[in-house]
Amino acid sequence: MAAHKGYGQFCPVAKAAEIVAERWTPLVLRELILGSRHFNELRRGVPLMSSALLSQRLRELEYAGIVERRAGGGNSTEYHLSEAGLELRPIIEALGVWGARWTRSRLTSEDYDPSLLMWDIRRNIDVTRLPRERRTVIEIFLQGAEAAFRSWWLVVEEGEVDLCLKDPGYEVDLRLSAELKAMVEVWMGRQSMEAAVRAGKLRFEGKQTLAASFRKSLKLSPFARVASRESLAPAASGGLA
Amino acid sequence: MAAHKGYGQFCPVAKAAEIVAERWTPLVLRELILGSRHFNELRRGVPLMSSALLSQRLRELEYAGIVERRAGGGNSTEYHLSEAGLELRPIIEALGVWGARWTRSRLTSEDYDPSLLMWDIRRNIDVTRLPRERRTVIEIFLQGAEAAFRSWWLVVEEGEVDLCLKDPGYEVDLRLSAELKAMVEVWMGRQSMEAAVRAGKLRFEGKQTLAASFRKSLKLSPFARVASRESLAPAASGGLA
DNA sequence: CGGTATCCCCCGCGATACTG
DNA sequence: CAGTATCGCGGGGGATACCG
Repeated sequence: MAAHKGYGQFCPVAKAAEIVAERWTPLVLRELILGSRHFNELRRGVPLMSSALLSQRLRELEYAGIVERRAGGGNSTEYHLSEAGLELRPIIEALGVWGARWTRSRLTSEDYDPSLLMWDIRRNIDVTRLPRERRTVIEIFLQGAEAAFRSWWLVVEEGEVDLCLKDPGYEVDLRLSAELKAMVEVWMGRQSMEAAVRAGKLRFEGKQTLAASFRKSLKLSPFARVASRESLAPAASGGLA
Repeated sequence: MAAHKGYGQFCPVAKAAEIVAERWTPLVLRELILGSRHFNELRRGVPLMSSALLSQRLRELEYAGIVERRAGGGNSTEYHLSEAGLELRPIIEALGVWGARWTRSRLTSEDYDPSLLMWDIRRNIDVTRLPRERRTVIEIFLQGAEAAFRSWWLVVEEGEVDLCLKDPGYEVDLRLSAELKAMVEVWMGRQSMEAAVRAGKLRFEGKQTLAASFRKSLKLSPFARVASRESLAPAASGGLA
C-alpha cells in the first residue's frame, strides 16, 4: 500500500523530489536549460531516452507547472521553462558542478556517447570565429566510437551550424581525427587540446589557419572549469562560466 | 541494450543524477543532513521505505563516496556524510526551498504522515524552553490520523525528548489536540499556531504556562519561512533559517 | 538495535512500429 | 517534424520473516 509514485511525505524535499528526481527528468531539465525547445532537439540531448518516455515526461513537467508548451510556427511545438522551471536552473547546475567534482571515477566506457559529444560540440561552436562569407565543412572522425557514429560533419554556413552523420558531399576544409575518449576529456576540460594533440590523440588535417580558428571557436563544456576533487591534484576550484 | 541503471552520458549532470536522483535517495540525504546517524533513526525519517532498501541505498551512497560508515559504541553503526556528501547539502536544501515554493498544490491526503510530523516535531523541540528539573509529559492527539497513529506522547526529561506511540503511563502535564492537517499546516509555517487555535483546529488542555512554553519550544520546519509562489498571496520570499 | 534473506508482484520503461 | 500505440520483460522495490 506504499505510494506507487510519491513518497507519502509533506516535506518539501520529498514533494520536489517526486518531480525532479524522477528518472531522466534532470537530463530533460538540463536540455531545456541549455536552450533546447523542440521535441527532436530535446531527443538529441538524451539519445537513449525513448520518444514515448520523453513525451510522457514533458507532459508530467507541464502538469507540474515546470514546462510550458507553446505552438510554434506551422505544426511545431515549443517547450519553455516556466518561472518555476527557471528556478530549477541553479539546482541542476549545482548538481552538475557536484558531478564534475565527485563523479569522475564513475565514468564507464558506456558513458562516452559520441552523439552527445557531437551535439554538445555543435551547440557550443562560436560561429563568429569561423569564416562567414563561405561554407566551411569540418569532418570529425572519432576513433573508438562504434562504426555508425564514427564520422561526423559540421557544416558552417551563414552563421548556422549543421551536424551530419552522413557525408553531405561537400569538400572538406578541415579534418579532425580524435580518439573518442580523448575528445571527451578535452571537452570536459580535463585535458587541454594542445596536450591531446601533442600526445597524438587529436590530429588536425587541412589549413592550419582554419584549425586554429576552429580551436578558438570551440567553447568547452559548461563544467570544464570545475576541478575534480577526487584526484589528489592541487584542485583550484572554479565556478561556472 | 540501453543502460539499466545509468544514463550512458559523460555529462556531470547525468553522472550526479545517477546517484542523487535515485528513488528515495534525496530523502535519505535529507535525513543525514538533518543529523540522523543511526539506521533506525534514518528509518523514522522515511517510514515508508523498507529497511532492505534503506540498507541498499546506504551501501550505494557509501560506494559513491557520499556516506561514511563508522563503528559507534557497542554494536551500533554511525552514518556520516563525507566531504562529497556535505557538498550535496545546499542542493538538497535548494530542492526543499523550491518544493516549498512550487509544490503546495500537489499535496495529497496521503502526504499527511503523522509519524513524520511527530518525528520532525520531536527533533525540533528546544528543550531549554521547557522545565528542566522535572519530567514533562505532553500528549498529542491527532484527529484525522489513522487509529494506530493518533495518540503520541512526548516525554521530556533531563534535556532528552522521547517520542512514544504507547502511553508511557506517566501523568500528562499538557494535552494538545489537533487536526492532523492543521498541525502540518502550522509545522510548515502556512498557518500560525495562534490562528489555528482561534479556528478551533488546535486545542491545549493543561497549564497555560506550560502550553506557552511548549509553543515557544517548538521550532517550525526549516522551510516554514519560504513563501509559496503558487497562491496569489503577497508572497514575501524568505530564506532558510 | 541493525540489519539480511527471500519471495514475488507489478509497472516503468525499453523496443519497435506506426500516424498526421 | 512531433509525437502515439502497443507489447513484453526485468528488476526495483514492497511485504514479510528472520538473525546476530
